[in-house]
Amino acid sequence: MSIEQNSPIFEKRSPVRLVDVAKAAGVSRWAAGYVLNGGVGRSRVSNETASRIRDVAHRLNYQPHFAARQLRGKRSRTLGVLVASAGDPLRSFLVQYLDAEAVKVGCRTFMANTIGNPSVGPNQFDFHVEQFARRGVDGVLCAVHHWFPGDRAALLDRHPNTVFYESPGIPDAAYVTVGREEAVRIAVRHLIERGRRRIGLAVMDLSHPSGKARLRGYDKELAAHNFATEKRLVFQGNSIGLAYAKCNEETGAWEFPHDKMDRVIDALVVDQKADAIVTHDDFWAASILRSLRARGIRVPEDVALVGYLNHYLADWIDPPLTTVDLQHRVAAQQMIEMVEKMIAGETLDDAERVSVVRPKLIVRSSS
Amino acid sequence: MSIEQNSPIFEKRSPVRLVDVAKAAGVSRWAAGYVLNGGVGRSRVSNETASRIRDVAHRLNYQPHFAARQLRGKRSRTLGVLVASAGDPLRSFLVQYLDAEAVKVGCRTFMANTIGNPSVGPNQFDFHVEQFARRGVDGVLCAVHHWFPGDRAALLDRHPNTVFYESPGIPDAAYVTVGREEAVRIAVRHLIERGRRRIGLAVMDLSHPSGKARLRGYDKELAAHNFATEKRLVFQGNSIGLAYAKCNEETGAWEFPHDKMDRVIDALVVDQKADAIVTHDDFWAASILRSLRARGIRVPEDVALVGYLNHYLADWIDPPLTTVDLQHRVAAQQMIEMVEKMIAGETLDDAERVSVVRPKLIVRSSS
DNA sequence: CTGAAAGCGCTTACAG
DNA sequence: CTGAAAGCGCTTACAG
Repeated sequence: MSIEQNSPIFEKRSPVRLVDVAKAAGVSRWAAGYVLNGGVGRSRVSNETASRIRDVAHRLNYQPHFAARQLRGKRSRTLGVLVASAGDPLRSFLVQYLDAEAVKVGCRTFMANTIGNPSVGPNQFDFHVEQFARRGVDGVLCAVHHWFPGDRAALLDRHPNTVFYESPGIPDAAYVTVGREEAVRIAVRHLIERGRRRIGLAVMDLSHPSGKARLRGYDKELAAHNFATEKRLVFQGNSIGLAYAKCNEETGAWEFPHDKMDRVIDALVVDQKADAIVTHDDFWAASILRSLRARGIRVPEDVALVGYLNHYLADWIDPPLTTVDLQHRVAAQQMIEMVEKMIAGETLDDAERVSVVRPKLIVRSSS
Repeated sequence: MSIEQNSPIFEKRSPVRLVDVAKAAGVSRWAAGYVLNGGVGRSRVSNETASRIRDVAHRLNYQPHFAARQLRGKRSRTLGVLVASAGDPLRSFLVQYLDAEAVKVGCRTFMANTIGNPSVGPNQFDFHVEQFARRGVDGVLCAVHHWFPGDRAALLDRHPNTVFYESPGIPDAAYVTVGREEAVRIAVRHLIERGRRRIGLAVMDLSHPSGKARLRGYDKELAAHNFATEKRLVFQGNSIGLAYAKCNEETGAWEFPHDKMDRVIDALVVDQKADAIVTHDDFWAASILRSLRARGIRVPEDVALVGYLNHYLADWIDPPLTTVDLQHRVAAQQMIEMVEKMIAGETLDDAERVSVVRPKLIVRSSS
């Protein structure tokens, strides 16, 4: 509260109001508002008058006052975007595309980082949910990783027009997700086509739905090629105490257990003679790549690697990484489309509530 | 304009108004506003009454309507952030920190990407400048790379409370920049301390002020150690037709001329026997590293490399990269501090108008 | 402290 | 089409 105390009166905006345009054009305020804001009903303004009004508005550089519109009951044309950390390698482009798509439908986004800003108190997620209410956002896009805290149900309660990136695990919630089953299938298919015969899968957590979907894709694609599936070719990160990446709130650095990636190589390459690994994401792949080189194991000659995400990192490591692109731009388009429908008052049926984006294989040199 | 047509009446916000709180607390609207918004002048509300009002507000979950405040002449408590591309490796964390610092002073940021969204027309920079005016932002933070278009002078004219990241080359403009001279000095000093004797400098453009500052740092630090400076140890990217990174607007990929990095190695390592290179940024370093490996030249044994930026990429390449951290969090703090001063109506003198952030060397394995 | 009032810029229903 | 009016939620100056 104290932060809002004693804020001075503040007036910097352009002084041109609708009434100024009306006067300058020699028409009524109603007529000016009608042509500039697209009045309802059939036009009762002649084309000549309308274009004169538009000319005057342009000449005076009239900019409608959004706060006044909002106060009168119109949409604020703002959307809240919740994300663990907007600079986050896993999310920064999704966030950018969400904004670009929002701009296309005449909206702006309010960014809200739910980690890395201890100044707003312990529960940054809830803090931003309330802030969004103060600002009167039309809807919310939530792209916070599932392993970060935040009361998603309360968010949905406060802002019914919310679309999630990845399932929040709440019945009836609207969300866009990536087809993980297909992601692994196209990776495995590609590796088989390249002649690999012992393909390993290294993921973080097989108990989470996203991990289960990956395993399903792995099993199905191997079966489709009449390959036997061996449990020992599946490596589960959390079984050796791996946890999802967290940001060190003091240094701002993302911590990654590079040393533990050796365990993946021990389990899959040394013990099981894997000649390919479908990895949890590009970061796992990059780290595994480094450990393989340190042991004198060549990529892709001895072991092929496929990542997941298609972060630009993939093009900078050596060799450049074959990976599955998550199609963030498509996901952003669909999230905006869904939230706009909800704002317009449409009720989404079950088929419209969930959208699965098809991932795409990007072949580089690691496979 | 057409995008704003026929927008329906829209009311989703919490129905609790200031007057509701006042009624529930049994006080006047004035008293409620006074304690909740920090009234001016000495308190004429008893402590007991004040805490009762606050309790009621909290119980009813009262959220002030920012649009109404703004309409009445208060600050909107929003800041516009202009950036070429928010997901951009060179800027994503700066953007995140700007938002975090804005939140600390009770503001929110509006993101605006000036590239990658052809839907808003050819001049996305100007488009967003006008959009910011409609929204009534209190100030603008401009972090668009200097090689991207945009009328900075018009921005400053429309939004006098603007702070730039990097000098816009406009007299009296307020900006925060990184001490590039010092950045190169600490890199060179470190390499000399590690026993390097032929230290090369590879930068994009020596005609731009930022390039000149780097060269100055290079010359000065070598001179401080009684090293001769040789022009041939300085490589200038634009001399071989290198250009600043651009984003392919269709694919969204950032294009980098990996193949041309061989020219750096030819010029500095092969011809001039350099045993160390201070590189333009982490991306140059990563690409040079890859080319060196392909030629069988070892890093750091044969050639040491130092980057510039401390992107998280630096920790993922092999070997991890020694680099100069740009201290984005510090830069963001100072940008917010400056813009807040301007908003408060303070006039900044010349010393306050420009802030030079001290970079910091991060030593990893490439040197 | 209270109470009644004005006004920010807009949208909209209403009578002509 | 015009013109006069109400009202969104807030802040603030004013008379008590």
